Amino acid sequence: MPYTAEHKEATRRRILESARRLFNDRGFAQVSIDEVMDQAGLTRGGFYRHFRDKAQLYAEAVRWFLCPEAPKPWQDCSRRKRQAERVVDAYFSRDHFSDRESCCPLLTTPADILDGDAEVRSAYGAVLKRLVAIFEADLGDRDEALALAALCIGGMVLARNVEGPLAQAMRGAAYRRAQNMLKARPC
Amino acid sequence: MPYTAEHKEATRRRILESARRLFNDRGFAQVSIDEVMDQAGLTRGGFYRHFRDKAQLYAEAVRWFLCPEAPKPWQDCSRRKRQAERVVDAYFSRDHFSDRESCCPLLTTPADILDGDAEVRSAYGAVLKRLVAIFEADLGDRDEALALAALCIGGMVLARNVEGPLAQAMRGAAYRRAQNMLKARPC
DNA sequence: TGTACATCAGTGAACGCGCGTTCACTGATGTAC
DNA sequence: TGTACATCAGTGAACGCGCGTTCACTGATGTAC
Repeated sequence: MPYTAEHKEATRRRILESARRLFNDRGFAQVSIDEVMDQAGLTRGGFYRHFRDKAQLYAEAVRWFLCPEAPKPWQDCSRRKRQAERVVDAYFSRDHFSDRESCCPLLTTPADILDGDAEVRSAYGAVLKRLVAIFEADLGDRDEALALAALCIGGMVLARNVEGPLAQAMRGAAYRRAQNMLKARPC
Repeated sequence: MPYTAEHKEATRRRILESARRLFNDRGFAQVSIDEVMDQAGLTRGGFYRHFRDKAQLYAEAVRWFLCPEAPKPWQDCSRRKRQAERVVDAYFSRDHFSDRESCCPLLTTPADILDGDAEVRSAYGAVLKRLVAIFEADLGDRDEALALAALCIGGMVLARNVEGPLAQAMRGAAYRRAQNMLKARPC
């Protein structure tokens, strides 16, 4: 058994890490397997020793966001705020707005892939469920949690997809509305 | 001057109509010019007599939604409701949810194209501005109007992108929250 | 009114490119003896 | 400890396909005479 299992696992992780950054930044179709492998310091051909196909890679890259290793900016925020509040703050933050590599994958709305691959849809759904669960734990109301998620994602997606002052106005307005939804509930 | 200008214009409109339906349904990358021309009853080659390239076609297809001819379900609703209320009702309606051909183009989030083509970005922005203007006219508050747009689009996009009961829960929750935002303001 | 002509919408074959995937091969490394 | 071997991660060329775009051509139609 040449090459330890750890060696293979490490390579796989390198590919996944490279894919995650690229997919998050540019979306499914705009990233080629060549690029992913290149960023991982490998060549095209080896890819299929680690992943069945491109769609599987994409699905795993989305799910990566759920791993403990994924950067969760709101986790090292002040403990005085509720978690939902920290998430909202982080979600609408300027950093999260411009971070295209490690931002929430729900923001890169992979419109094209979603209709096709069941694995990808389910990965996407898992990330959304996690976000809603965090909100619900603090708000105590599932409906409000769902609406807050819609507001966060809608606001950020729109802000990113338009130009100029409208973008910042959208982000600010959605943020303030989200804060209001949190304040309406007792701490 | 063979073929009247009207003839050419009519053909162009047929191509645009075909493109609009297909792009709305499946997104930019998943639709080929072949398909568009086919649905318009023409063949591949003629396309470039009417449009510079595929991106221009896409941008025009998005802008089409702003035309008076575009179906605006909320326009023939009961006059007793405010316009913003009619828009919200129509936006979250089951029909709008499942209408993939003539729905609001903001819902098909063309993630892949947006970073590239300035013309496409600006068309997308124009549609958003229109929606926000409608809301603002009734709410009298730009911030609230922006947040409401984020809530509508976020809720619908998410509902469409996940499976099963979560989809309907999301649509319902966002809808109820949107209604609340409207009620909070005097009629 | 009829005919030659010019224009240009529309055709369909072909080009070129990118990219996902396959495949025969290489070579590093762990294991058996 | 040293050597032959088997495994399989990784390589890079090649395949095949889809699709945007180009191009030489056709033919319908309005205009000039």
